[in-house]
Amino acid sequence: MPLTNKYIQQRIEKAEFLKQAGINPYANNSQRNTSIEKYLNVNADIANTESQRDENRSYIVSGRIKLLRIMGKASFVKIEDESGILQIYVARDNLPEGFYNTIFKKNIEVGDIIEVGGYPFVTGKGELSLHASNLKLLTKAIAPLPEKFHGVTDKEIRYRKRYLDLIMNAEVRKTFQTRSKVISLTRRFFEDKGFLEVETPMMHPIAGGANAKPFVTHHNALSTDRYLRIAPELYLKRLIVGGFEAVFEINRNFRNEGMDATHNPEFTSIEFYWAYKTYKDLIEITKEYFAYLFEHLNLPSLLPYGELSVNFENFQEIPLIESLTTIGGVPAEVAQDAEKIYAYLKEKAINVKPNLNLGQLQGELFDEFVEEKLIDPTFITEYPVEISPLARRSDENPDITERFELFIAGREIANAFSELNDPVDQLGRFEGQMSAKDAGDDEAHEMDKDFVEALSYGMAPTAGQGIGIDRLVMLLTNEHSIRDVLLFPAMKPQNEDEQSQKEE
RNA sequence: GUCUUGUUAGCUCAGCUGGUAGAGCACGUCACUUUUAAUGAUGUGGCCGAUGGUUCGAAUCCAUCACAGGACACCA
Repeated sequence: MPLTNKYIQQRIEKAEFLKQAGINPYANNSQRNTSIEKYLNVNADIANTESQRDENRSYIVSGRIKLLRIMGKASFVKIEDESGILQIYVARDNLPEGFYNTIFKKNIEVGDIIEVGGYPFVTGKGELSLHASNLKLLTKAIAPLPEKFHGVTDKEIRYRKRYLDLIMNAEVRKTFQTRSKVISLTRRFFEDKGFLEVETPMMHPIAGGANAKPFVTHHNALSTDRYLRIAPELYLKRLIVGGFEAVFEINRNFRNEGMDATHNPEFTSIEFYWAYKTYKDLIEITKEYFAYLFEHLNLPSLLPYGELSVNFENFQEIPLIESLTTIGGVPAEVAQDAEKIYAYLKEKAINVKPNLNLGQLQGELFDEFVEEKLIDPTFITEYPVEISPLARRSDENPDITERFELFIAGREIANAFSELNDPVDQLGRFEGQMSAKDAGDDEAHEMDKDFVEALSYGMAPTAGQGIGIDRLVMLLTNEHSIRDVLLFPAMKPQNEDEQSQKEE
């Protein structure tokens, strides 16, 4: 079915012609000795010389042809490698006899990957170029590239055929280079602080550590179902029980839920756990982490994000209840009373599930009235215990937990707390979640008896945090869809099988 | 899941209130030894997302479906 397009047929014929002429259209004897970026840097001085060229220098560069201008006996070719774009000047009389007319002009075209040797010179229009003395085809592209000026803009094509997007859009490559740096810097930051990177299971017997619907798979040998992990939390805390004092894991989580601009079914997070520390220490290390990223990524502390401007020198800290009134405008007496909250929400024409407890309702108020207003980095602290089943209670007030979530540009970026290490309290919280589940909350946390048992051996006082890497990268690259920071975002399969429909 | 917009040549897009398709780029042929989205001439290229319906006649109107974008819901 593929390769039937007439343009492709035409190019296959060219590849055949080249084979007949003794030229391998898929050669692998590359002699490249410099990247385009290095070539341009090393030869920048040519522009200051009188002759505007240096025939004693010689370089071999390789890349994909992006533009081709044939002008009779000479041509200009723009080739691109990972590092940049370079203009090549190809003249008939500088190449072997017959090569220019029969091979180059007729059988090498935009999209092909070529290798060119020659010397640096500056054109009349002032562009540092390479004067070709030999040219070799490395890879024949039989599919034509999208249009040179507009490129591909269709999002469906860009996501489904990311390779085309990457060929055509250099700034997309830049985004993913930044993503790679963020992950690398994150790893280095925590390693330098003495954290140990670990790998915990991706397939869990119990989907724990968060409230979310899991993907289910089946293990044949054990004839048992497994859940793709929704969070690594409970395994990482078992490691703290085991005596590791600072661990982190950067990896994928999977949640079987809706997809939108900030949700993909598989997403990357870092979770780290730090013994003998509290959530207060996490606030400090988080600020330090951001400063580290900004320094190494060369980002301005007043970071533009769409229409917004986020000030990373203005970290705020505010308890959740307080934020409801000071930021959300909810009257103080309403925020502390379940019935009044229900009445308030109804008045604002906001529908919520019935029979929610006070903590859950305060969470609803926060989501409705506060979250999107948090532009500069803000630590929202003191979460209600009902919506924090794995967090330690405050010593001063047992209804709230020693927890924060970090919001930036109206979006949750991190979730952190002093860990609950009282096994009896943890068992009680799980039981509370179980009764919520029985009452119809299908996203309540699962009971994990093995985890309670682990805690029963004693987990040192510990603080732990999770940071959504995808959303963080979105923020740092000024992208507004998670799909633009994932190389291969989740897409529905296309059913182009007209056959199966006709077969009936 | 709901609402909404889109799907026309390889790509980017036109195509009014129905009369079986257009442009630019790309591609073919020709000219051109310093171009910058090169230029000039000329030509090829389409089951108008799929299936039904209305109509003498459908890219166009209607319905259903598929995929995608956006918004909302869900995701504590």
